[in-house]
Amino acid sequence: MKLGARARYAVMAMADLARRSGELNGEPVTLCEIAERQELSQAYLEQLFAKLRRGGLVIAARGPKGGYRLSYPASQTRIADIIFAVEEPIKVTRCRGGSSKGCLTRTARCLTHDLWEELGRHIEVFLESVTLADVVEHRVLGRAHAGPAHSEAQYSVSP
Amino acid sequence: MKLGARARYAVMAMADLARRSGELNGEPVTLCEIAERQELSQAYLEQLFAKLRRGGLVIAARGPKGGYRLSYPASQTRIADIIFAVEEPIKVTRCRGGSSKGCLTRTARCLTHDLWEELGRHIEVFLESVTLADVVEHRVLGRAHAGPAHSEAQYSVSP
DNA sequence: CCAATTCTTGACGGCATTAGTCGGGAATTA
DNA sequence: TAATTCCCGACTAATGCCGTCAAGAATTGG
Repeated sequence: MKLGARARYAVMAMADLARRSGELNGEPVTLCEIAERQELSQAYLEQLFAKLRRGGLVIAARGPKGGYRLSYPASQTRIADIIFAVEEPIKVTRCRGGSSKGCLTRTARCLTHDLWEELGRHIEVFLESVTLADVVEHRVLGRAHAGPAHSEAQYSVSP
Repeated sequence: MKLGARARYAVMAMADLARRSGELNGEPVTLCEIAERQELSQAYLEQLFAKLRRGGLVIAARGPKGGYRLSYPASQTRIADIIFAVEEPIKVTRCRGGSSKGCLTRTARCLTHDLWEELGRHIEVFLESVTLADVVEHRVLGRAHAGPAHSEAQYSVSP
């Protein structure tokens, strides 16, 4: 899984949608609105929502009074699914036989293989445990256990 | 923190160094050796080790019979430190006032801020919990604990 | 001192990926 | 019919990164 700007924007947009969708219930929300509130270009949002739609996370309605709706309640829409829908999974290592099995020649060169696999799994587990509702209601902070105070750090996982 | 190929190579090289350094104890290991075993370019490794050295993780010895040594035992060298040394920390969000405090206008646009911050922390905690020794001895897999099961149940108080 | 080895440093280029754009098309409503 | 909104594919521009090159400084051994 990759975490670029695409993923961020997608989650931002979905959070916005969840919020707006909760207020005026049932009525679709237009990309135009979302684009304006989140300060993103509408054209780019179209790209993202096309993927979100194909991923089954949102439902589109065309024509006047059209827009997008969440397929499922915010409390059942996991962040991991959003990111998965918009970002292509990328292979972390460049070992032969690259899939989940990892490199067979476990010696020497690929000692770190397990590490990245585990880290990936770790991130996944976290993102699967957070829903859109959690984000909208600010119930995300403080889920990392026992962080020693390295606090300055900013993270990102690719440009 | 960023997780690109640089970080991977750095950890690979450090793992190789830890291993080799354990066998012939005390003797420095040359970049040439490492480059060959890990199939990386020596010139590139030089870049990485320059940063690792400045980060205080390895000690260099010049001249014939020179090379690099670990500053600390493999069991005390944390993966997080390695990555921290070679990858520039990068801003995740593009909010104003971008540092650790996050955007003050918490409404609207930056709902997702907390999410990325928490994810970053999560990754950090994990990488701090793994040492070079763990990697070399294959003691990494299976550390992903199931996060808080599902958000709803989390916060409901029992009658 | 000389010569070989190995780290040190800074600058540079080519490649790849990605963010973001544009224009035309199709469905829906009124 | 006309307006609105989603739909789609191709295109551009730039950013960042991997990796290279070249000249220099310290150390060892003879």
